[in-house]
Amino acid sequence: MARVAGRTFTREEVAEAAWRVILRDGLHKASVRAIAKELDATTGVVTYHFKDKAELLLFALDRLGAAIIRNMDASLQGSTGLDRIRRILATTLPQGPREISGWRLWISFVGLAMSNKRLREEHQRRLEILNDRFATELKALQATGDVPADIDPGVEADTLVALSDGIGLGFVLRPKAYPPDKQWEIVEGYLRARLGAGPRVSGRPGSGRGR
Amino acid sequence: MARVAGRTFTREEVAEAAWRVILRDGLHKASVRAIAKELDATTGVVTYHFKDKAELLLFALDRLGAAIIRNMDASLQGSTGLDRIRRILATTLPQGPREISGWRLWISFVGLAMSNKRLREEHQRRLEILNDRFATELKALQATGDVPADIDPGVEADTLVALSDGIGLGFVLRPKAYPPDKQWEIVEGYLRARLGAGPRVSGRPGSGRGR
DNA sequence: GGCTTAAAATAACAGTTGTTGCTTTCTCTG
DNA sequence: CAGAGAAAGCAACAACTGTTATTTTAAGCC
Repeated sequence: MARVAGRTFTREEVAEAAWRVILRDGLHKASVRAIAKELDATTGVVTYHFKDKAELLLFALDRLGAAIIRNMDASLQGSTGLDRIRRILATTLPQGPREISGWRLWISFVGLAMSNKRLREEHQRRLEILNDRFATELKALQATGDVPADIDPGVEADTLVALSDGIGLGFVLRPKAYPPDKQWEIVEGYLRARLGAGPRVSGRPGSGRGR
Repeated sequence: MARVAGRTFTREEVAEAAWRVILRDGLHKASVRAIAKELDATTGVVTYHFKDKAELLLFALDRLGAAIIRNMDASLQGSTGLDRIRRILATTLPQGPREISGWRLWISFVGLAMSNKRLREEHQRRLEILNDRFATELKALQATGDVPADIDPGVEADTLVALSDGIGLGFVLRPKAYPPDKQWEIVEGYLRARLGAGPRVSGRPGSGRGR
């Protein structure tokens, strides 16, 4: 399995090449040829691994979502209480370069997802998972009394999702308006007012990240 | 000024035709020919009114933003106090068909805006205006004592923008997850906890809309 | 060393895209 | 009624798109 003067590629590598093209030139410039060129190869690489361009894009989005979920779960290890919610937010908010690229890619796909059922379902899945995580954590916090019992975990989870998605969208369009510390200010303000959260115990979460 | 068996068109009409095509088939399918066909005309209509396709898209986005701002300001007339903020949110959140279409269009453009400076600036302007409106209202409410003096209007305005943008983005992807009443539940929950807002005086705002 | 086969290169296709230049049609004006 | 100008039709272009079919390359195995 090989090639004349190059190497062989996996589906993941093709998808990551697609990511780079999208980040650099935009989704509308991410043609099959452009992606192949990014790998220093020809279109044969793409057509061999994917039956469609649609399949390639779906796979690329799927891997992106999987990576996000993976990072989120990894960051949760070893933290307890309200800090767990802060950790989730730390991987969701556009803070480090990885999260920023993730947001850029994610937003790039949203437009297409509106007229593509499969892509939209992929987007929906990520939102549902995020919502589930928040709701689960909130219920656990209510059980231990760290969060008022009279709040609705469902509504509160929707709020947290909306808040972080709004910050992510805002950051993509106006990076200067949402620097990391302001992102935390917004989020902490909410946690304090709504969930009666005290000040953060340790430093800003997300410093010890997985991967 | 005319044509053989049809009529003549304005720039606005061309832009609105572009909106319809984007809403129906997606931005990537909104070719010059498709837009002309939507008007039951030929490409000559488009090329006459716009030097570029880029200029057409920019104009279409500009008009969309202008319409949103116009609706927002119109809805503010005659309301006072915290209800003014609720009114702004009522035109911002995806509740009626007009707001929903606005959000779909807006999100459709975001992906392109990431690799197009002019489009991005247009997006930024809308976000800045919205932020300014919120901040202005909050400061006024602080002056009258309707809102605690120790909150930061800037941060709070950013929060409100993020919250409504997050709901808008979430709605576009998962309409079922964000029905109008849940949108209000989220927003009211925030207003109550953070701004010490009492229950709404009248019914759901936004019923008496302009236009 | 020949055979098989995975992996990629290559070439060609039909369709679509934005753009340009030219022509036609109509309305207004004198 | 003639001419000017506005508005749109129309045709053609080169570039680019996704897709398919075919060919070449190299590795693994007996």
